[in-house]
Amino acid sequence: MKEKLKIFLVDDHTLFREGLRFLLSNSELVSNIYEANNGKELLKQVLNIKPDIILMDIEMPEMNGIEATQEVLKLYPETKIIALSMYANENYYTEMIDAGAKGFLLKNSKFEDVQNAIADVYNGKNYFSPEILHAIIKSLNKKPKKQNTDLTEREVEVLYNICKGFSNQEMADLLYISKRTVDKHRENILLKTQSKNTAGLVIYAIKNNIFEV
Amino acid sequence: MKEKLKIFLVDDHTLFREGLRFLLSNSELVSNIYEANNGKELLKQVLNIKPDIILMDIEMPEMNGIEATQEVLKLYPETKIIALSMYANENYYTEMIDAGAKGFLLKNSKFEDVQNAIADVYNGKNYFSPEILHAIIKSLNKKPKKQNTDLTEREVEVLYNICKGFSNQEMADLLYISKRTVDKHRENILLKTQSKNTAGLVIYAIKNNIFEV
DNA sequence: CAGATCATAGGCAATAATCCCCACTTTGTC
DNA sequence: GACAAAGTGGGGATTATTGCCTATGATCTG
Repeated sequence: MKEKLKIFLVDDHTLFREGLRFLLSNSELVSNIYEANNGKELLKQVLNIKPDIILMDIEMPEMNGIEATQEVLKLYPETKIIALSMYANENYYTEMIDAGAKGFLLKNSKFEDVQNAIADVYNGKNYFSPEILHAIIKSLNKKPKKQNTDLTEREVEVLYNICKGFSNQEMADLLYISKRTVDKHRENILLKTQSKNTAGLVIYAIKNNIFEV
Repeated sequence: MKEKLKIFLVDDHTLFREGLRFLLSNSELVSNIYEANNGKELLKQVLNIKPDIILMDIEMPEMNGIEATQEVLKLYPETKIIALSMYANENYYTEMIDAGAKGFLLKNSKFEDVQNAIADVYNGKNYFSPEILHAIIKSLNKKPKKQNTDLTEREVEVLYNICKGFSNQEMADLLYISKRTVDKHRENILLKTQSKNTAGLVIYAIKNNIFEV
């Protein structure tokens, strides 16, 4: 690990920023600390400063943390960005992760967690607060993953090929059966899945893990 | 924290089990250690023993760790189950999480991690090996969330309604335009999205976040 | 072995989608 | 004002799908 890191704080709450600056200035990990009020301010400075780590608030005026993360990583992809949020809101952390953040801390974390996050993320790992982790696991959990269909094997096969975009004639050629048989299967699938047309079939197949998007 | 925990090891590899038993027997966390070869053996004993923690292998003969986890939690929901797997396979951990496991360790973990996992999970937290965490984050990441379409507003609207299962005539009535216009839009959408039929359109819409399943 | 389910397949008809052609209006931009 | 793009709409034809009728052989189950 490089001795000392350049840390950039981006948060519109001055008092919070000052407090964190003080804590970080006493940390052995940190050499320089820079600050910005919002995403726009950060973007103006990031290429001159080339910070190792950015601690980024999400809710900010002018440019929020999600946009700022995307833009910063376009300009300077080497930066590691850790999100700092008041809330373990699912949209926040999924969007921050999509945007390229490597860590996610809640503002009620202990400073020790902040230091751990900085060290981990600087070393290429991810760091997420236990609360965030818990929320992520819960959201993984809520996908039912049911394959709760009373479709027969052949029907599942036909449905899968419908999703792949084959017409009944093409499937008939593919499966070495008559087009009329495929017609029949399709009709039965429509009935069983209570769908009214192809669109409904595809949606059903995806929901029931017969087809992956 | 309760002084000492009852730990149940479920793994078909005797040598691995013996090694882990030895390590655990020297741990301050642990009072009693129980063992089983597979899920069926575990189920026979679990209600008599009422273990605090079960360390559960996934790939086992007779009854695998995923089924075993589901069954154990039906019988005795208080048990905390930690999965122990050779591989950070996505299906493994998602299914184990769905089944109700609270932690997931790889077999190449350090014993220290096992102890941390036991402590965390016993205290109601989740514990996942860094490798697993990494895989989970990556799988969150791989959803591109792009709305990168050159479809016009009206085309997006039509595509959305196709996914809802409306026919062109129904959409025409819905949008107060001619069926021929909807036909035209649909034709243009097929062209622009390079789809060959309705199934392709629905898949495209889902991939591009025009429609949610 | 009787009955159910599954996979097979055909007839026939109506509706829906796809693929060409065409044209007109509105809106915004250079 | 010329041009492009978006939204509108029609003619006409082909192909796909859906819906409802029938029926047969295979396999499984009580």
